[in-house]
Amino acid sequence: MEGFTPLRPSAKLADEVTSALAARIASGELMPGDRLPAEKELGVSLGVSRSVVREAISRLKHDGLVETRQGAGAFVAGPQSAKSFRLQPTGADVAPDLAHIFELRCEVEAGAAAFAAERRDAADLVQIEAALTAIQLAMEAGRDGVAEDKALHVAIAAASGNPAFVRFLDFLANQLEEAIRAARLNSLKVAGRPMAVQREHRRVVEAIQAGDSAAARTAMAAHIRAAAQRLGVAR
Amino acid sequence: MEGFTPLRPSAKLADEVTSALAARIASGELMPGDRLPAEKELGVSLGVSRSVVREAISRLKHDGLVETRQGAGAFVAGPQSAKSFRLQPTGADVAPDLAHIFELRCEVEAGAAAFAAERRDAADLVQIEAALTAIQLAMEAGRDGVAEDKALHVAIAAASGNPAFVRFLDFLANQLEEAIRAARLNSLKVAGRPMAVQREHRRVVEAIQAGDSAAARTAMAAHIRAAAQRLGVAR
DNA sequence: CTTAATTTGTACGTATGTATT
DNA sequence: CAATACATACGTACAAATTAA
Repeated sequence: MEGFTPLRPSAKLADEVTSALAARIASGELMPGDRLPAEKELGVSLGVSRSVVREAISRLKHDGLVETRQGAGAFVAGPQSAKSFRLQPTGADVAPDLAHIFELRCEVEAGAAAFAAERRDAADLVQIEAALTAIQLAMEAGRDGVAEDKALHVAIAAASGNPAFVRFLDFLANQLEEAIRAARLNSLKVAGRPMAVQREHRRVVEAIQAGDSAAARTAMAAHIRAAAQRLGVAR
Repeated sequence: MEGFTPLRPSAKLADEVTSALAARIASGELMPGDRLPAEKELGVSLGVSRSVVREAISRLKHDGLVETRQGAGAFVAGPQSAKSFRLQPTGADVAPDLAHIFELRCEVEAGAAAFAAERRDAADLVQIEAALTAIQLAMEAGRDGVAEDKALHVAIAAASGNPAFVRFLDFLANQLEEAIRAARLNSLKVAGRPMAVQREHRRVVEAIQAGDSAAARTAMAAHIRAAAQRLGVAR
């Protein structure tokens, strides 16, 4: 018989429509400048109400993928007007490659450490030192210390004096955790060799304390690469 | 006289509501786990219909800022569930600092060049060389060559073998152009000293051709920093 | 220039499934 | 179990803007 695909109840209709439209744009089926079908028309062709279509288009508009003009219609926007960055684009079905994310993170994290070595002030150094000892205490207490590890990286990024580093690294770290969970890897960042991890941390912090930008960069890059290898996602 | 703000007709209601809610979340007025007012309630308190509120919440949900449970309500999500990265967060009113964006771009672009030097294949080298000569031709023809310049950077990023670099650098470049336009700077990237720019390009390309990862990194970093200085947005 | 048709923007009403009390 | 609150979804209606006749 078949004949019905009443839409998985778990996935909301607006999500489905958003993905469908985004996929059509990403695939090139809809080119920049093209007009989308009218909301009413999209509704009947997809079998959903106009409200659902409006929510989906509203999301795409917010991401800069489409632009709407009242009375005229909705148009595919050029790639230069994207307002948000996603590691997994909306319409995509494949998960992003963990190794690729790690490489991106490695560059940014190393850069943040280098800037931190140049610009850190007394308050930054206090924060960094405190985070380092917090990891030590967590390890000695038998806990995994992932929260403390995260705090150290945040403190270093903050010492760079560039909030864009802080926000982007936070975003990347969260996406990484999500992807690691999805891949069912051992999520404990410091699992296996907590001593080695802490040694890497100390090298980074010492370089920042010494104001050695180049050393901070290489030490942090080595740390991130080692983390990727511990997870088995290195190149 | 002033006295009236009957909603700017240019700004759509859904945009306003989205910004208002995002600002409340960013400011900490709404903490993770907090429940948002009911849609109906938000509608009356903001003076808009429930459809508008739904569109706004739908956007925030898509960005991972809130999560909704049917029958329960809409809740502020933790910062770890963000699904998109924006240089200018939704509720923010201040434009991001150009120097900060340039620093972030510098790190990623330099990293992409370094990976390109390690991994480029024959096809990549052809693309890169073609882009370099295209810039030369554009300059000799008296055109600004910004499109050709962009193509070179895309080719280098693609040669890195990491699509995350390509997509993020594309995002950053577009955001940078947008911010430069908004700041009313001279948007011509190669304005002033096209010869110097091309010399910088050639150094990067030669390092990639030679497979010298470290040289490609430093050359690209110098190029981006010089570009920032030409715009007068360096530190 | 005026008129009419189309389309988005906004508002409101209703029904249903779900969660909480 | 029952009642209430809420998100989800659909439908209708009108205003505002655009476009074409």
